[in-house]
Amino acid sequence: MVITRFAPSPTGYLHIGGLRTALYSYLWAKKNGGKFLLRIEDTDLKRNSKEAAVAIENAFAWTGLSHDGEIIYQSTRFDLYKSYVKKLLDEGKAYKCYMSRDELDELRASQSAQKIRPHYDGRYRDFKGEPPSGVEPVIRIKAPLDGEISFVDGVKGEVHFKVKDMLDDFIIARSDGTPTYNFVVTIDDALMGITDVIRGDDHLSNTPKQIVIYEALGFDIPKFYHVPMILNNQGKKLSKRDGALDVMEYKNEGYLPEALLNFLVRLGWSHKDQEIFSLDEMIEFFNPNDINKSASAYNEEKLVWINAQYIKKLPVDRLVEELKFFGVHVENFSKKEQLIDSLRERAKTVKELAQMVKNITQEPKSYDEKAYKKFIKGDALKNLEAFRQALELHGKCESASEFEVLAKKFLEERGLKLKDLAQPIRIAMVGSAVSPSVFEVLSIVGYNNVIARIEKLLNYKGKDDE
RNA sequence: GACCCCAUCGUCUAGUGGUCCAGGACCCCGCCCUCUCAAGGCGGUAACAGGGGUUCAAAUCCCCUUGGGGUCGCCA
Repeated sequence: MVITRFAPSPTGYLHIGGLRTALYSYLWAKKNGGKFLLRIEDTDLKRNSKEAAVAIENAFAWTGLSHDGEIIYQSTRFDLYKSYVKKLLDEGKAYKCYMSRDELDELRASQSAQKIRPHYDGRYRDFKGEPPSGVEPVIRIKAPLDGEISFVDGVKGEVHFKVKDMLDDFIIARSDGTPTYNFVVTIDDALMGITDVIRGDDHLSNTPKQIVIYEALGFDIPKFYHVPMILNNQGKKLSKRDGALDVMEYKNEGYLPEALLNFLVRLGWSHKDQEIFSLDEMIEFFNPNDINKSASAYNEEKLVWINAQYIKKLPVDRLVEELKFFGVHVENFSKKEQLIDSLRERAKTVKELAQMVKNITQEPKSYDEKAYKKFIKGDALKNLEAFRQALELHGKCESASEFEVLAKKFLEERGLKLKDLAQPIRIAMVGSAVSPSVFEVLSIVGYNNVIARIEKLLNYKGKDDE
């Protein structure tokens, strides 16, 4: 059984980097018929907030990556962690250290001055005397004094750390009694039965510390996969300037969750030349051993392209559903299929699609000035008027092809080209020179509205109206 | 500074010693299609960081250099 987890700390929103490691963890669990668990790492009472935890859970829900079982909140498990601190204390594997913060700072400063790695010097490790009064001790774990800690990372391969330059007797419980990160992570991963830890490689150097804890507590050590960071196009750490960091911003910008996931899965992982993956395909092909060792750069253009691919393929009803978020309701619109299908080819985001839908379903409030100037001149209005009459004479048209037959006949009789009529009609229908095929638009707008919109344009007094 | 990780087109990547004067995708450019804008089709520009080895043969293995990144908290 493979059990993976995603364990964000609620200091803000869900970050896309976090989403990617969550996705990898999810895929690996599902591929193996295992479980994917969610744990909120809120041990730092000062910095964590309930709102942030909720925001993360909401963002997570939006992506559709469902977790198994209940969410575990570390803040509710302090007693548990304390019992393990006590266990190590009782077994002599951890000890109280009465060094004050000032003393620690001083030690670190002098070590830095000597150009050696700042580290705790173990002065209370074997302390037997009377503790200084007025100092609440921290609890430190007895780390190995020498040798090497190594493990096989599923992404990086064999990784070795020399105890001398990596470890010291690090703190597992603060002077206020609360446990520290590495300690609770280890305990929870062990108790939750996590078999495969997939996380960002900024945690690589935490791993030897956690191994020390696993061993002190007699827990099995899981497999580790440290996935490289996501950088910006300049190869620097991703920041707000480079695009959205908050997963929910992608929703606001009109990205589909499956497109975001597809984009993220390809950042650092690939399967042959395939670019588009359904969730099922990801599950089928994904293996964390295939994750690239090197960092990859965030590339918004590719995301946009992937999103557009999804918009082209998604069922109409699904898009109709997504449009609601942008205040566009076409669920009862009789020609919604035709509407969506004619627009989806040109929309890169749901947000854009929403705007395009509005442009067609609502009568134009104004006319694009440039387009008006360029195309509403010469005989344009005269032709429009004549076309309106032809429409009225012909009577109701329904489909795009009916409109087309009518228009072609109209043009032929007058020796006009489609070009002469198409743009003015477009402007009358949507207010600009850009839209799907005019016949599609006419059909979608509907006979009565078509006439009304033509009349509206005919009555419009443009700035350069003659 | 110490330690660790990394290095193929601008970007995401394929490539696990010969099939690679390096393949796909995004972007960009050109052409086609065309009632506009897209989409689509076709084509094009563009990379093995540098230097040493090993080998009959290296993008692929080893070493060094350079360049990037990460970590060194009573944060997570």
